[in-house]
Amino acid sequence: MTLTPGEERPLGGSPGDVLTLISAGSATTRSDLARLTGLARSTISQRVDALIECGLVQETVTGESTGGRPPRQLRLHTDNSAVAGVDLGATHCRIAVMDLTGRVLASAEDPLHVAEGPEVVLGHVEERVNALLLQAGRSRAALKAMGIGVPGPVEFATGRPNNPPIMPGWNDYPIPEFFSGTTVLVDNDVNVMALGEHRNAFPQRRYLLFVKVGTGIGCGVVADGRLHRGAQGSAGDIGHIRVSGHDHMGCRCGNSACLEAVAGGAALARQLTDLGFSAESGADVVALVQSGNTQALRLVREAGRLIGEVLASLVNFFNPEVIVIGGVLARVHEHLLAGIRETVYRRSLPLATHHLDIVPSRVGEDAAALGAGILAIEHYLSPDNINRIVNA
Amino acid sequence: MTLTPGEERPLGGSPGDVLTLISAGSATTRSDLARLTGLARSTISQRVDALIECGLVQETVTGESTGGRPPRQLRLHTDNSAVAGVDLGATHCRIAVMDLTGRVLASAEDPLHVAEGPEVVLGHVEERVNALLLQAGRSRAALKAMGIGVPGPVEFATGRPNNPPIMPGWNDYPIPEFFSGTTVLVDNDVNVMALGEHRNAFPQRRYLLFVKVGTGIGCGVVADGRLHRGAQGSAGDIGHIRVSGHDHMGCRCGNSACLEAVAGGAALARQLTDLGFSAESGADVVALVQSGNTQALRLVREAGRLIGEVLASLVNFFNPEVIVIGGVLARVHEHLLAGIRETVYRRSLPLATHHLDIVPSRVGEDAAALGAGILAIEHYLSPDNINRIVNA
DNA sequence: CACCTTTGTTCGGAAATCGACGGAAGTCTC
DNA sequence: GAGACTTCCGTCGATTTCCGAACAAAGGTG
Repeated sequence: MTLTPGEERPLGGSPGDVLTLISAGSATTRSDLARLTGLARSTISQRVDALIECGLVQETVTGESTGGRPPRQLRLHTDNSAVAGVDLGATHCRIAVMDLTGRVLASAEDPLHVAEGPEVVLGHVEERVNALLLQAGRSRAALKAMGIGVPGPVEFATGRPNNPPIMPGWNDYPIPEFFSGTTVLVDNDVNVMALGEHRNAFPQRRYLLFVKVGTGIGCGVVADGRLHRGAQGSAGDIGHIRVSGHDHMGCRCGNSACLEAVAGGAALARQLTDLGFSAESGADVVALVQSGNTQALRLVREAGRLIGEVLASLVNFFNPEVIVIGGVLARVHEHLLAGIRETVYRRSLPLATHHLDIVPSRVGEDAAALGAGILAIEHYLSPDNINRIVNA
Repeated sequence: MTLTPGEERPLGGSPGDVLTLISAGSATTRSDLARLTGLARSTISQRVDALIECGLVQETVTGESTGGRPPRQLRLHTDNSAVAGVDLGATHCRIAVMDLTGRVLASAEDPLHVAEGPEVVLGHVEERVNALLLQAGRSRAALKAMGIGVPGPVEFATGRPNNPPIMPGWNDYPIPEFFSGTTVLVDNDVNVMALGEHRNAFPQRRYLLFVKVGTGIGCGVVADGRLHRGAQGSAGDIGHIRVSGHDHMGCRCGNSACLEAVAGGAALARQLTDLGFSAESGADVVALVQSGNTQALRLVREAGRLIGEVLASLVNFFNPEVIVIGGVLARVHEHLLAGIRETVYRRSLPLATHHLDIVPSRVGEDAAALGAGILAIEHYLSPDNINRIVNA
């Protein structure tokens, strides 16, 4: 037997596995499920009945006939449940209440300073989530899980920030415990953005890098369809990778020539200020570029080249299929991407770049909140969790 | 319910899962298995009987009593099976015939030029494997699978080399088909070295980088305990990452300042030749260092710094727990590692380096052959494959 | 030696699953 | 448009799988 290794493990037949097939859209009828799982049709019927009983699956219209009795379509029951995705930034809070398919039912954005500390911020989140649930017509009990993206490193397993530089008062704070009674997942904001971008725009790709170019520069890593967090959860922290030829540029981390110290939004704003223009943030840089300022344009393109230099290394090392560029600076992606593409395609190996796409964010500003919600959805819908629910 | 996400999926109770527990050493008795799987003792007995029936498990001595009837010890049946691990280098071929625990039963090393093409080389492998099986006292039928590491990129799923630069005549050659009747897995040599190093020396670590510093420089990536191959199977190709300040050094890839063009064994030999010393290969460089040549020593240490510069980036990006340095140049690791450590600990983020170990290879020259054998073992012992065997 | 603990097997019953059957609900053919 | 055909889905007995209680085995303990 000469077999092909790496083949996908055939799915089991547990209720959770069945629901996974339904929610992924791989199967919409009982026959589909029987074919995909290898279980008898009668067994599938029983599984589906149990899932309907638990309010997890809904029978909708009867579908199109293919020459016989038309199948009854199955789908996730989405009327009696919801999740919340929370995007905490340095100075804003964006929340989306979504159904289990990832559709946004209600959302809100507020200015909110993460520096005010966990109690204030999370209290605000709690309040806002409740209001959005009301607005979405869902009870508090319908909230199955909650995902939160925070602007700093987190120990994912416990939901505790790990020495976050811009979150004073949050170090080691057990965020999930604030929301007792609700399952809460906490991750780095760039990670959830990568997840949001992957699931919404590139679900069929297995290896994706999401690069956020904002005040700083970070990267979310999707490997084999799942988030790669690394040993300490600090994977993707590319802002302090050294770029060549800028040893005179100091960085707040104490080193010099860090990528974000020369190509981050804050760094570009500072350079423009030095040139006599008024810019304090990445958004100001974008505004200058959009107003036709050639110096700003030149700096953004050069930043693209520097980011591209780092990404070229990572392409050789990681061999992704897609690189998505997001963050404030992606608003002028035509200029940023030109520099990035130019450098990556020149400095990376042909085998790695041949099928590589480098594209601007397709999801945009909601990527983090959506990704946080998806984190919650995928946890709630995981086969193990569903099996627990069905057996109970 | 405030739960901890990321918890390990509880093992199922299929015969394959049971065997996994036994072969991993997690369980040595039927009681252990019952406790770990949650299955009834009677069911476990039945599973074990089936596995013994198939010749996969062996009952050995009765163990120590803990106050009651002493348990009968179970272990993998290793007398009737074998795998082969093949390490194909540019000019050598190393083969190990191993039992299913990874113990080497017989091994051999020959000079063999991979450039002679697939038929010659694989014919030699076939012959050698048969001889080693004889030497190990195993029949040809006992060979359950074979792993091969080759010096170039491979499409793992099909076992075809993908435009390998130093394997003329091998491009797209379907290596597994040469050995009809035997399951053959083919991977890049650095990947199998990483696997060999991980399984033998660091089995409990989840994230590991293995850096091979030989003629060129490559890297094998273990993420979450499994090999990361990337989208095109070219992940870990770090030899052509740019290092700063060496733009005058051209590389065979067409770019300049590539890591291996300034810090690889061939590059160091060339630099020593330019300085008037006689060195053609990495091994010659090592010999010069060992003979006390200060220029060679200086170059090796500087190479370590350059490699460290690249690794510092990768540590920030990937966040590994261990970096293992192997390859010929690792024979003088005290000098190479000094340069690497110095740079990595200076240029990487504290969170990522705090629990990071940078160590020389513990497995040594056999890592590739052992890793290739482990590839074969893990494929053969995978739950799916075992379930197939038991059900047949 | 009587009694306890732990291990492993046997066996009857419970539970899950299968597969055959039949009804439902369409399309296709003449 | 009637009947044949196809596909879908539930029902129900048969079968397989799995469990748990009882029992046997093999040692320790006092």
